[in-house]
Amino acid sequence: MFQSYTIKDIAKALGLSTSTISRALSGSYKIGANTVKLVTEYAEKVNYRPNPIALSLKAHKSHSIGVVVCEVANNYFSQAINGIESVAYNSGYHVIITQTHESAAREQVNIEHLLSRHVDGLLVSLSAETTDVSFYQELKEKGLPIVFFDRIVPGIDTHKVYIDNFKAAFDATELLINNGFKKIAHITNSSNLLISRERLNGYLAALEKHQITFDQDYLVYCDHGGMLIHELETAIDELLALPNRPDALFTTNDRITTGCLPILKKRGIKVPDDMALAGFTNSDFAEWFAPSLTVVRQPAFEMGKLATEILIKSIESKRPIEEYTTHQFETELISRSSSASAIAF
Amino acid sequence: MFQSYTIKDIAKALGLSTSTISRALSGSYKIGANTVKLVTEYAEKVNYRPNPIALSLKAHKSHSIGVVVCEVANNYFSQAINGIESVAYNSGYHVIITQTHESAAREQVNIEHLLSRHVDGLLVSLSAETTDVSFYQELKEKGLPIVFFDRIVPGIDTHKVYIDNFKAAFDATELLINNGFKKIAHITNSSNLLISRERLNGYLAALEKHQITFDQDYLVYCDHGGMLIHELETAIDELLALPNRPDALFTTNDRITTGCLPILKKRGIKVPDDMALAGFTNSDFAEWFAPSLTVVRQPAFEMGKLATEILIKSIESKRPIEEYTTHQFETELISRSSSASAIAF
DNA sequence: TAAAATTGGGCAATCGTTCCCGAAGCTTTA
DNA sequence: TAAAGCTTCGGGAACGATTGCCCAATTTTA
Repeated sequence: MFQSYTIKDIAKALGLSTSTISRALSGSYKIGANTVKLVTEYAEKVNYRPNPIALSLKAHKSHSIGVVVCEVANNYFSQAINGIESVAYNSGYHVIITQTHESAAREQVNIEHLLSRHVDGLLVSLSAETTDVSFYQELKEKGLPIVFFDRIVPGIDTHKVYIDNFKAAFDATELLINNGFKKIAHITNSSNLLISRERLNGYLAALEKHQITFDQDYLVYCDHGGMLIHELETAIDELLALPNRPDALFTTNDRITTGCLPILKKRGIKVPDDMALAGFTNSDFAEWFAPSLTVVRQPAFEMGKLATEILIKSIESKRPIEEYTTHQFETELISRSSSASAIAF
Repeated sequence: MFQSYTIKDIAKALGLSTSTISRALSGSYKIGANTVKLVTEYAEKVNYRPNPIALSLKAHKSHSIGVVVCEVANNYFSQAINGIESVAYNSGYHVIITQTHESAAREQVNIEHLLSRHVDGLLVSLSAETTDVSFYQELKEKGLPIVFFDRIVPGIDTHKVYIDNFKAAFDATELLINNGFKKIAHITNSSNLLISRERLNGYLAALEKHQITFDQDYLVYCDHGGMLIHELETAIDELLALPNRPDALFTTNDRITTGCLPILKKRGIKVPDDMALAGFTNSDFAEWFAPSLTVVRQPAFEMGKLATEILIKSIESKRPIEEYTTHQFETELISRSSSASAIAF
């Protein structure tokens, strides 16, 4: 098997005790300059590397953090995970990623698993199905650091990293309105999620500002966030079947936005002539779609980074944290062809 | 801090020794049925979970595997990593991902880092710059299990997971030829990489089969795999400046393929009318590009899965492995608009 | 009825590291 | 000159779990 030198090997080779080696290497204690030199040089020579497992055992830390997201095959989350990994890697933490696939039951199982792996903290974006968050509250009270990101929980007082969903949705909807669309439908995620409700409110507020009366038929739910392709197809078909068919679509998340285009094409609907499209997505290719997509883009990478920085700081803080931070990032609204004016002004 | 019950806590609470608890829980030893019941029920009650760190320390295993890729922000690698994670997660392994950004020096540093983390094995896809692979040979000889995937090393006898690059490139090139293109350029990655050379050979063989003489000017190298946007722009501009400008492009990897379209558009080149395009990419959105892209698609997820399965089997095998497996996956050639016929037949 | 076998469970070493407590040997001070 | 202080280092107990070895009590066997 692959074995490396331990502190004990060095002690034996140099005729010193393990404590001396440890201290000489850490430089934390009064050890003779000669001994320090001897030890460090020998350690260098044999390529000594402290065993992180032993360190963890002593320090009562696993040096791993658990991540809960709905799925990684999602532009937003894959970018966020990138940010998470980058910070964790540089701070010497493992990242254990779990996917809920929008199921509350799987979320529970995942938390169980992460706990059994003795994670030092949790980075959580709720599943669409989750309504009972009491176990997060319990974990928090037991002292487990938790940072919610993107899909946060309003009820639990802990760190939160997300965006101004109301404003982002408001602006995107208003862009469609300003481009001449009046019959704007909204495909949203489960109303369990705060972000769905906030985005819906932004949409409604934009309609109201421009004196467009809200049509209940124009609001369609994909309770699994569009993860099930069938679900999104049904949603779109419902809208298309409406006697007063909408002329624009505002979509609430990554899966739904990128999923719409193929479905509309399959139905022979031209974008944006028959149906305009604007929505949340972090796809790097939105510009190269046919037509290019009007999107709300979140700083996913930065959000993942910040959430992880906060979590690690929280883990490594001596005293239990009393003050919780909430950070809202700015989003970017990028106007492209899919929301081009329906009418010539 | 977040603390959970240990075997010692249970022993104290039940007035038994830690060995009894351990054996009662593992069921491996002669322990009275009553005691077993008592212990298991108590453990259940307090939600006891064995500390994986302590287990690792005893077993001399970190339960982590190191991954070396050029970058994760690449459709192929992100999908492969997905496969890696899924297998590792289910087998109780951590995955530590490192990126070389095509630099040989960073690859060395990454290996150093992974070694210092005491990984149990390595999953490697070479950087474009790497030529000296002697340290992999040394690690292998020291007993560290290594699986190469995608960008394999021909010289080292260990497990390998990749595709039939020659055939995939041959077929893609032939598709362009069959569609009426005769002046086919090839943008390739560094010739350090075996996969670049194999794909180049496939391209050349297809030309030869159809009696098209190879023009050296039509072969352009992006030595950093198109990771530097400037590099790819230069490559394309060189081709466009040619007196006898090519009418089709065959591209060797994910970054280069998806990078071409925006650059060509910026130069006012129409695809496929002015320049056809076919190349390797695993983008899920290739179909929705304008124009839709003709691609060679690799089973990235499955490749990641298989590589990890082989690695973990290798790690957990009692005896050092003598037999090394080499697995070549089938690729998929998907014909779309970007390679549509230049001439009406 | 005494010896042997079986059953049930404890002791202590081990993994690699840190860190509290001494313990020498030397120098300084009163 | 002896006590006190400083420097430099070692012993050994943790951390949480496993496991070989041993021991006591009970049951079986001769």
